[in-house]
Amino acid sequence: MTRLPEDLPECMVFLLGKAYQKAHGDFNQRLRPYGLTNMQHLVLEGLWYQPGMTATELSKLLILDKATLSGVLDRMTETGWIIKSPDPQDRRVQRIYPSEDANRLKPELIEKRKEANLEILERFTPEERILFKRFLRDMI
Amino acid sequence: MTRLPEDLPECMVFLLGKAYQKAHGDFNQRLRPYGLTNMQHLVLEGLWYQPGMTATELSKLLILDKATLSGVLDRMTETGWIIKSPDPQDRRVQRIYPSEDANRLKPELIEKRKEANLEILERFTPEERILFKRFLRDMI
DNA sequence: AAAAATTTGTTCGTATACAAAGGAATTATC
DNA sequence: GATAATTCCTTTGTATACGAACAAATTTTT
Repeated sequence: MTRLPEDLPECMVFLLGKAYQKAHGDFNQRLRPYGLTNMQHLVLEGLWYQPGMTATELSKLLILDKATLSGVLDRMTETGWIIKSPDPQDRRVQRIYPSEDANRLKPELIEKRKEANLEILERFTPEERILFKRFLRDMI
Repeated sequence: MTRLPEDLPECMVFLLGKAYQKAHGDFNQRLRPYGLTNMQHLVLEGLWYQPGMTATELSKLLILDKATLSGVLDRMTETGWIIKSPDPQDRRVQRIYPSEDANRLKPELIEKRKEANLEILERFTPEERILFKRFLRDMI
C-alpha cells in the first residue's frame, strides 16, 4: 500500500478537505433516510432560525454562492421541504419558508445534527474542542 | 444583516465545510493562471511522489472516489498535464505519469501550494499550527 | 421622469463528489 | 479448465460549487 507523500499531511488545504469530506459524508449518511442532504438540512436550519428569508439573505447567512443556492432551493421546493412565496413589496424577491412537513420533523432533524456533531467531537477533550472550533472560526 | 443561528458556529460539519471552502477557493485562485484546479494539482503531487501509479492507487493515496478521479484524469489527459500508458502485464490497468510540461512547472507549482499553506497558517502561533493539524489528522 | 447603476434570482458552463451499475480482464475455486 | 468471484475503470444520475452572463425589477442620479 502506498503511503502519503511527506508533505500532504502538512498541507492545510488537503487536511481541511479530507476532514470535511469525512464529516460531510457521515452526516449525509445520517440524513439519507429522510431524503435530505447536508446542504438541504442546513437551509432548513437557516429558515427555522428566521423564516421568510430571501435567497440572498440565506446565501449570506450560510456563506453560499447564490447560483448554488438557487439549485438547492429548486430541489427543496420540488420535494416539498420549503415553500416560496412572492414578496408583495418587491417583485424580484421570493420569501422562503419551511413546509409544514419540515416543521413537523424539526425536533428530529435538529437532533440528527447534534448527534453527528457529538460523534465528531467525542474523540477530543473539552479543551481541545474549544480550541478546534476557534481555529476553524478564525479561518472563516 | 442577518446573524448566524446560535448553533451554526458550534456545528463542526458547518465549520469544517466553511474553513475548507475558504482554503479551497483561495488555492484555486492561485492556480487559475496555470489552468489547474486544486484537485488536479493534488493529482500531480501524487504522481510526482510516485510516477506510474494506477488510478486505483492514486485514489487510495489521495482518499478520492474512483468515479471522481476518473473524470479528473480524463480532463488532465485532455489538457496535457498527465499521460496514461497501458500496463503490459494487466490490460485493465493504465499507468499514469506527469507530462513533461507538468514536470517543467513542478518547482513553481510546489511553491504555490507552500504559499497557500503559509497564508493559512500565518495567523496561528507555532503551537497552534501543530495542534490544528493534529486535530484535522485525527478526523481522517 | 429618463438614463444609469444596482439588486435579485436564474441559467450556463465547468469541475468536483459519490452511489450504483456495468463491461472487460484477471484471479480464485472447485 | 470452466465457472465464480474479484478487480479496474468507466458511465450514469444526482447534488453541490462557483464564475460569468443575463433578464427583470428597483433604486439612484441627473
